[in-house]
Amino acid sequence: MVEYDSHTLDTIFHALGDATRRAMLGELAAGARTVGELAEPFAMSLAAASKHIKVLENAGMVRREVRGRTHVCSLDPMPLMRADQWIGIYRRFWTDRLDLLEKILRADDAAPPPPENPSPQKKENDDDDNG
Amino acid sequence: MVEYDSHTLDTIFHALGDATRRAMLGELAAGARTVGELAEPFAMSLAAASKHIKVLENAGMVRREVRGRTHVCSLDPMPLMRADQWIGIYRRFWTDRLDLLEKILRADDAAPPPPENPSPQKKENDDDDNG
DNA sequence: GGATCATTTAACCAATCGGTTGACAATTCA
DNA sequence: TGAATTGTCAACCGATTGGTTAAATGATCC
Repeated sequence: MVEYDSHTLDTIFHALGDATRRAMLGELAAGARTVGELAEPFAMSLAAASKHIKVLENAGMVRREVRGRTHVCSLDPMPLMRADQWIGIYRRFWTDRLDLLEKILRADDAAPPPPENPSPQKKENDDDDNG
Repeated sequence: MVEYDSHTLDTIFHALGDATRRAMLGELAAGARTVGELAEPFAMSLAAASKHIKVLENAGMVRREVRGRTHVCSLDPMPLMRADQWIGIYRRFWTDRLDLLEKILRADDAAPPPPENPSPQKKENDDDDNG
C-alpha cells in the first residue's frame, strides 16, 4: 500500500501550481541546467527565479550540485511519481467516463440520433452514480 | 497533441495542494455529497469548507447541483486527467530510474558489491529495503 | 407567517506567495 | 590583488490564501 504523507503532497502540488516552476521542470527534463540558465527565459530577477528553484528543491523535484560558483540543477522525478500515484487513484473515473462517451458515440453513429436532452436532469443512465 | 493551458493547470494543481481539498475529493470518489456532508469531517467552520469546495469547483473538479436548499456536489475527474497528462510527460524519468534500480539490485544479488558510487557519501543502509 | 435548516457572502485577520532591490559571499579571471 | 561572475540572503511590498465571525439568502417545516 502506498503511503501518502499529506504535507509532502502539499508541497509537491503547490510547487506544480505555478507555470514558471512547471516550465523549469520542462527545461530540466532536457538535461541539467545552472540556476542562471534556468532563470534566463523568464522576465524576472535572478533572485525571484532562485526562489522558484528553491521551492522545487524543497519539494524534492530538483537536486542541486554546487560546482565552483555555479549551481547545477537536475530533475528528480520521484516526487512527480508520488503525485502521479495520488492522482492515479482517480484514473478509473475518467477512463470510465471516456469509455462511456465512446460507447455513446458509437451508438450515435449506428442509430438515428435520439431526441436532444440538454436538461440537467439525468434520465435513463442515472444508475452510474459512483457509490 | 495535448494542449496544456497554463492557467488551467495552475488552478488545478493549486486546488490539489491542500490536504483538506484532497480529502474532499476522496470523499466525493465514494459518491455525491452535500456541502454539509463534505464539511463535517473537518475542524473548521462551514464557511471555510464552503470556500474549499469553491476552489475545487473553480478548478472544474467538483460539479454542484442545487437541490432545494442543499447543494449536492459530485466529482468531475477531467481536470485530474489533465493533471495526470501533464505529469505523464515525466513518467519515463521515474520508470527509467526504477528500472535501473532494479537492475542494480539484481546485480547486487548475484555478485559481490561494486565500489561505492561517486555520489555524496551515504552510510550503507542496504538492509531489506523493500521498494 | 415565522422558525429552522443549508449555504453563501461580507468583512476582517494573520500568514504565505511571488515579486522587487540591495547587500553579501564565494569563485574565477586578469 | 582587484574586478567580474554566479548565486543567495534579507528586507520589503502588494496580492492571495486559509481561516474566523456575523449577517444575508433561500427553501422547508409547522
